[in-house]
Formats: sequence, structure tokens, C-alpha cells
Amino acid sequence: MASHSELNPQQQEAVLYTNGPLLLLAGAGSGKTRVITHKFVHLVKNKKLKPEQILTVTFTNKAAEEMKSRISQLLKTDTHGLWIGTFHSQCNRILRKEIKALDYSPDFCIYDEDDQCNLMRQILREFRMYEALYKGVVARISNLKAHLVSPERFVASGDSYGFDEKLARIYARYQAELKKANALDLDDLIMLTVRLFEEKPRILTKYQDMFSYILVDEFQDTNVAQYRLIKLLAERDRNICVVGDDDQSIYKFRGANVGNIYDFERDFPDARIIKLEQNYRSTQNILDVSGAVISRNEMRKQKRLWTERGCGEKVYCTVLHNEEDEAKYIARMIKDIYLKGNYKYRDFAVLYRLNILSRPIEEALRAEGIPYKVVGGLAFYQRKEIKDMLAYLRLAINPRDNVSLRRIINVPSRGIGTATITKIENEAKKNSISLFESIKRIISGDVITASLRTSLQEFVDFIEELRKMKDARAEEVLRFVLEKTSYMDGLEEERMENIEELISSARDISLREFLDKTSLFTNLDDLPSSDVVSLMTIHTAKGLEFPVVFITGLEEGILPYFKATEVPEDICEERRLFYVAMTRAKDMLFMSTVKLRRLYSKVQEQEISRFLSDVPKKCTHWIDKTITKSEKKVELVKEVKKVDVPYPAGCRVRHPVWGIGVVRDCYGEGDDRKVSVNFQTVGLKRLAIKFANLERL
DNA sequence: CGAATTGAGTTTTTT
DNA sequence: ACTCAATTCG
Repeated sequence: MASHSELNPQQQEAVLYTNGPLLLLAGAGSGKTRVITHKFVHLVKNKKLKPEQILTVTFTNKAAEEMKSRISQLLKTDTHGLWIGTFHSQCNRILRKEIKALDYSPDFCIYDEDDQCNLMRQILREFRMYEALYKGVVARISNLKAHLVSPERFVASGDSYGFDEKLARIYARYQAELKKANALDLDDLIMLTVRLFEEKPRILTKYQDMFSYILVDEFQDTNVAQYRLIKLLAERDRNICVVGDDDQSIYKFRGANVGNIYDFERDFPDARIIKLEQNYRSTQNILDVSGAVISRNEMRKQKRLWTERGCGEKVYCTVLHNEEDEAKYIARMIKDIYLKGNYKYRDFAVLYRLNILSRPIEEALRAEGIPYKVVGGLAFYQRKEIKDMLAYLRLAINPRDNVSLRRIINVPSRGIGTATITKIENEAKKNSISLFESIKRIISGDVITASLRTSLQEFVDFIEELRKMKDARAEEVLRFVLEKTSYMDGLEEERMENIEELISSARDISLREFLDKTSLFTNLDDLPSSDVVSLMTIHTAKGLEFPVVFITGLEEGILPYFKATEVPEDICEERRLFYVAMTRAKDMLFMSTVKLRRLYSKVQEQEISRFLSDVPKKCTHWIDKTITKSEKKVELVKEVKKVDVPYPAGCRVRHPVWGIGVVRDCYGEGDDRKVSVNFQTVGLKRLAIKFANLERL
């Protein structure tokens, strides 16, 4: 509701209250982003702060970009250099400048989960422990770091973090390896910044002086370490505003701590608390349904969302036979609504708990000719070919990056096999040097064959050449790597395209900046800009809104997810997840559940999600599509006849009066056959083909 | 050393 | 279903 620029009284209060700590409890769709941007502008225009004196922390990069663009519009200034970004990118920025104080080199590289896993497997192998545990171990360590538990503290902490001697040894080793490689993992970015501030008070003071106001968005999804960081920066001047909604906390698995919201009041007892309860997004029916579901959670801050919009349409709950039917049902529903002409494809979103659930939906949409895009999913920068390229680039800046070196030393193959790699590792260990140094030593030694020496020397020369390019543009270095390694030779089409995309994203950016971007951003592209239906997980949908929302797979084992049904707290989070999904909807909400679902290549009998029984009947329309049997055969016949379509959806036609238009659908039989066309001149029209006199273009 | 085949394990959410 | 790792063979 950005149409009128006035703020409601609570929003106004939240914007104007700038002296002292403020906890803003912002319900779903309550115009939170508007408040934050207005507050930013208020601080600059009326409180005379410089924009760069305000530290604004967002949850995702996308949110940061959005905020920057709004602020640059409102203030008409360049947002370059402002402190608006995620915790990770802000910490990265601070550490690049200050990390020398912690005895790291500012050239450090950032290890993502994949790199962490590679390193961990290496360590476990060396410790002769079961290698397949690496994922779990990485997760445990990540969790410890999110709680600011260093290896030393872990040892000293006794039982309090589920102490385990083996884990302690692994953790210490892991951390040592990171340091050797001059690498930080994503959790280190936060943990080390906290350490920096705690151990170097002068540096802390510098940043306290720098930031006159601190704004934290999505506060319910911050972890202990992040909150500590904020507290360190804010405790002196106490000019801080945190914005959050405990009902929308859905990242506990990643260490997020809803408790931060409750702790904030304890840590800042003079904090003003303002609730934003007027919802500008959804209809009353949607609010009633979602409100009824979330109110079943105990331990939450009571909020009562209300709207000036009417009841709106009822919420649809549909039971279907299997996932195929569910997908078809959704596809047809989208088409029906679309054809009525009030909504474009971009107004629809299909949400699910698990990425795999997108498959049947995609198929059905394709079959109906509905354009769609899967948002999120497999992160672009995680793809193998991309990670290979990035490994080369990283070595250009940081030759000590052992994980990257191991990754590409024989990719593409240079005749350096496992035996040689083991030799390199042993040599490195013996002399406590990096793998790269170790290779150089082996070359100058005399224990290898001439051909092996040649390939090792070529590799070293190549990396040295790359190192000379470390101040070049990223694109240039990438092209150089591709050319020198012939990486593209015989590569699959799709992977080549990905590399092309990587190159185009590397334009006009320094190598260092590019590497930071690739480590801290998960995806290249954001929401679809063309007119397509969006498919995404509920997590990805956080912070977004769509006029028409479908939530699929409302079954036990999926939502709530079976891995999260043991602990009551996990169930609460699953419920919140459902709540987030429902509150994405503006006008219409469809929820569906299925009796049989093919999952992990097994057909399973599904039970309706327990959450659906909390949905109030009076706001909903229940449809059971599993009862009608005969219907199916009828549909089959129809489908066969649909094959020859004179004007398929999407084709362009000319009408003698209305001019050129795009066909949206074609339906009916024989002389009754009709077509609906969206004309540039008059909009959507339905015509009988027999009389319309259309010319196909 | 590298390629190909077989076999086994794993399937959440993301900075 | 699909990916990834180990094993085996050339």
C-alpha cells in the first residue's frame, strides 16, 4: 500500500521515536519496510545524520538492495558506500579493514558450506573417523559459532553445549586449518567481528562513533552472535531500533534465536515497544485463517492484525488424490483466474515446504502453457562449474587457499592424481606450509618423474600468472582461466551457459569485489521480471507478497516436515512457516493436500496436516476432489480433443476492429469454439472463432 | 593415472 | 530418482 504516503499513528510513532532503544513488533504486511525507509529518511532530513552514519542490517541481500533503491529515491542520493546490507556483508566490510588486529591477512577468502564440507572430510579422513559424518559435524560447528563458542570455550564450557571430546578436537583442527588457509567461513565473519570488538576496544569505539543509529530488520531471525554484535555497537549510545515479528521466525535450523526479541527488553529495559497491527496486504478472511493457526502457538507476543479491506473471498482448502492431480488443479485454477482478466501471471505464487515438490507443479504448468519461474532453489554459485572457476580466481588472491587448490589441481585433468596429491599433502604437513608452497618444494626436490615435474611446474606457473592478475577486472581473469585451462572443452551446454552467465556478472568489477559477491550472495537473479508465475519454497517467500497464493503439500511429514515433529519447539516453527506462507496472500489463498504422494521414489499414503484442523471453517471453502470418480474419464476425453488448437495461447492475431492482440486461451467445441484475446487497444475479449474473422500473425 | 562401471546413500529451509 | 564415491579395469 505505497499509494498514499501517509503513515498510520503507530507507524508515525515508530518513525519519529529516535531517542533510545525501540522494539518494533511488525506483524505480517504491516508496512514494516516503509517504516524503516521513512525512519532512515527522517534521521537524515530532520535529525541531521549523514546517511553513512546509519547502520542498517537486513536479512537478505535482496532486501538490502530494495532498501537502497527506495532510500536513494527518497533522498535523491547515491547509496554507494552506505552501511545497508546483511550481517555477513557488513562484517566482511569491517573485517577487510580491521582483521590485521586479529592476526589474519585482509586477503582472506570466504568458505561457503561446500568448502567447509570439503575441508571437514579431509580432516575426518585424517583423523580416521567416519567420513560420512562431515555434514553433521559442519552443522554442529556452525551452531557453536552462532553461539560464539570458540574451540577453547567449547573445551572450557563443560557440558553446556553437549560437549564431546572428539568434536572438540575436530573443531580446533578445523579452525586451525581455516587460519592456515587464510580463510573464514560464514560464521567466522560474525564471530570474529564480535571478537574484534571485544578484544580491541579502540576499534569498537571507532565503529560506535561511526554509527549514530542502528536499524535491524528481521530481528526475529538473528542468532546469538549477531545480537551480541549489535549490542556491542549499540550499548553506548543506545540509539537502536530492531524490527521483527516473532511469529515469522523460521530460521531456527540456522541458529536463529527468537529469544533475542524477548532478551531485547531485558537488555534494554527502557526500550519503547510499538506494535504495528494494521495489515495493508491481506483480506480479513486470510487474516482470520492465518491468525487462528498461529494463535495455537504459546510463548508468542500477542498481536491482533486487522485490515480495512473487506472479508474478501473465502480461503480454499482442497483435498486431492495425488500430487499430479494437485498440480493439475493448481494449473487450471491459475488459468481460470488468469482468463477472467483481473490478474497477470506474475500475481500468482505457488509455495511449498520442500524444493522437490516443485516438480509436478512445473510439469502441470508446462502442460497448460502457463509461464513460470522457479525462484531460489539450487544456488547459482554452488554449481560445480561455477565453483571450479571461482576456485581459480580465489587462488589468484590467496594462494594459501588449500580447499580451492585441492579442488582444481586436477580439474581439468593434468595428470596429477591421488598419489601425487598425497605426496603434496605430506610435504605440506611436514613443513607446515601451504599446499601451493609444498608443490614448489616437490618440484625442486628430485623424487619425482620428469613428466610429473613438468605438469606440476605448469600448474605453478599458471597460478603465478593468475596472481599477477589479482588487481585486474574479474571478467578478464575469468576469460584468462577459461582460455588457459580449456575448461569449456566438451562441457555440457547448460554448464557452458552458466559460465557465460558468470562472466557477464563479472563485468566491471574488481576480482576482490567479485569474490566477495559470489561468497555472500546466493543467487544471481532475483524475482522474475517478466509476467510469469513464481514457484518457491516458503522460506524463499518470506518478505514477499502475491495477490493469489497456492500452498501445496499440506500433509503430515511435509508441513510439518517429518524431521521436525519430535520436539514441540520444532512444531512451533513449522506452524510459523505455515503462517508465513498464508500471510503472503493479498486477495486469494488456496491450500491443498493430497491422499497419496510419490516422495523419494516411493508412493506414500499421506495424512492431512494437523495445521489444517486449526483453520476456522467459516472462512474457508472445503472441496474434496477425491470423491468424484467419473469426472476423471470425462476430463481425459476432453484432453485428447484439445490437441489441434487453431490459435494456441501466446500467438498473436489481428482483429478487423480491435487490431493486434495476444491469445490467452482457446476453448470449446466446433462452432462454439471460442478464443480469448488480450488486445492492445481494448484489453481482454472473448470471441467466437467462427465469427471473429481473426488473422493469425 | 584415468575412465567407466557399479554400488550405495541421500534427499529442508540459506547468509 | 539421482548423485556421488569407491572400485575395477585398461
